[in-house]
Amino acid sequence: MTATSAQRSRRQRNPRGQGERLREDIIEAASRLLEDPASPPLSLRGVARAVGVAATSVYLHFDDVDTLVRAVADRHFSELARTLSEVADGLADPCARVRARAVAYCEFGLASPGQYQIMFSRPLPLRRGEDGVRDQVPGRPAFEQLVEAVAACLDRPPGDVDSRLTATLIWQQLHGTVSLRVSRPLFPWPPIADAVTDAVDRLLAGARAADKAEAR
Amino acid sequence: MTATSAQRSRRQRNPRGQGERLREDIIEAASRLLEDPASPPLSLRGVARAVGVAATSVYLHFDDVDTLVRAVADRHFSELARTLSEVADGLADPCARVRARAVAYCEFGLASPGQYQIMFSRPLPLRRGEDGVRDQVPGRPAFEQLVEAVAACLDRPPGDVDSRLTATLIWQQLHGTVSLRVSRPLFPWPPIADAVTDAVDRLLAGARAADKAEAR
DNA sequence: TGTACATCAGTGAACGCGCGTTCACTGATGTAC
DNA sequence: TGTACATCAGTGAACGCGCGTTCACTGATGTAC
Repeated sequence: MTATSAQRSRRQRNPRGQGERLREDIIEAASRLLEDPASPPLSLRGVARAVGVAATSVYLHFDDVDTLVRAVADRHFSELARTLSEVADGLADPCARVRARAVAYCEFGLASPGQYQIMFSRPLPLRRGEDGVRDQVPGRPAFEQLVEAVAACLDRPPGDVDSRLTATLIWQQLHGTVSLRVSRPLFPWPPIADAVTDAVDRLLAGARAADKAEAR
Repeated sequence: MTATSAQRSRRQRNPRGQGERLREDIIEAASRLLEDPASPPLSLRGVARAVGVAATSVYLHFDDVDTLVRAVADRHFSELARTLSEVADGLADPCARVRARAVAYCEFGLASPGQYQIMFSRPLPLRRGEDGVRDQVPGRPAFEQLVEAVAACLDRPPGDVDSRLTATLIWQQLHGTVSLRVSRPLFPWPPIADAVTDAVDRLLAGARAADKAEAR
């Protein structure tokens, strides 16, 4: 009842010059509606209802529902990048940084499974003119940070090709870890932190082993 | 035009006693409609249109769209398990079997990206009374085969706990490999076979290393 | 050999619903003169 | 100091559409007697 009345309660109009606040409210509401990974597809009217605003008001800030979803994803990508930087910044050992980033990545995904799903849904609507501009592909900055962290852990120069490959394998591992746990909640998964650390260590060790074999 | 008329063309009624054929046709049409990972959510009317049958006819074989999606997923899980067994059966070396299964898994997923997505969508509608019956969770047989293959490769007894963990890590790697490539087609991915083999070898080697450390 | 009946494999019209999208409108607040 | 006008931040009614679901119906093919 409270929920219904809260949903229906008309929000009060923003003061002059503060029209952009509605944009934020819409993104927030949309994100909340997407929280559950099993939630039905986002609808413009549903979001408007959740915000407490007329359906047409969404058009004041978003061309369509895809643009809105994209804005939600962008927001969470920024948050992810920031979170990962924060956990890594507190550590001196470069390999500990890689491990900490990895665990935090999975925790982030599992804490917001619906939004995580959206971030990696296909196709994530691209912004105009963005096609082919690889660095602007959402999530790319976070990945490049991982590449650097792996290079540091492996004692390689930045931009090193093997570090990039290892970082790619690690990312695949993390993404698989999150999305399988979300889609198979009944499966007897091992504890998340241990499993992630273990996997990352194995992938890093593999890079070092290839190193040695080459040096021989 | 041909496509439209082909879609609209009424299919001819099955002969008496062959009513189950429509069921197969519906599953096939639904699977085809789900081929593209960016396809809109399946609708009962859309499937009926694709089959060339009245919308109500779908009810003759499926309670609702979820049951149908579940049937599509089941079909692809069976096919996956069969494919993986086939590629593994041709090989003598147990570790080569694990690698071959892994590569085939990814190729399967990338060849049917939309259906793969459905197989791991959340929630995959469960059959009645299935909750908690772990062995009936779709995809579980294929996973158990992987556990055995890993155990053989690592020279461990069947049911060994470390083999199970390593198989879990491998599965996560494979799932991440497939679904990231599907959702990020612009990313400069390394060649699939090499990357998968490399990752699997690293994860297997990690299990062996833990072994040695224990024996010491 | 005929015929009434049962079964099978669907059909087709109708319904109410939520959706995206359009259009003209509103009412408060600032600003030029 | 007043007032006409512009701008801002939205609203509300209306539309056509595809959807899931219901209901009674159809027409071919077997089968019992």
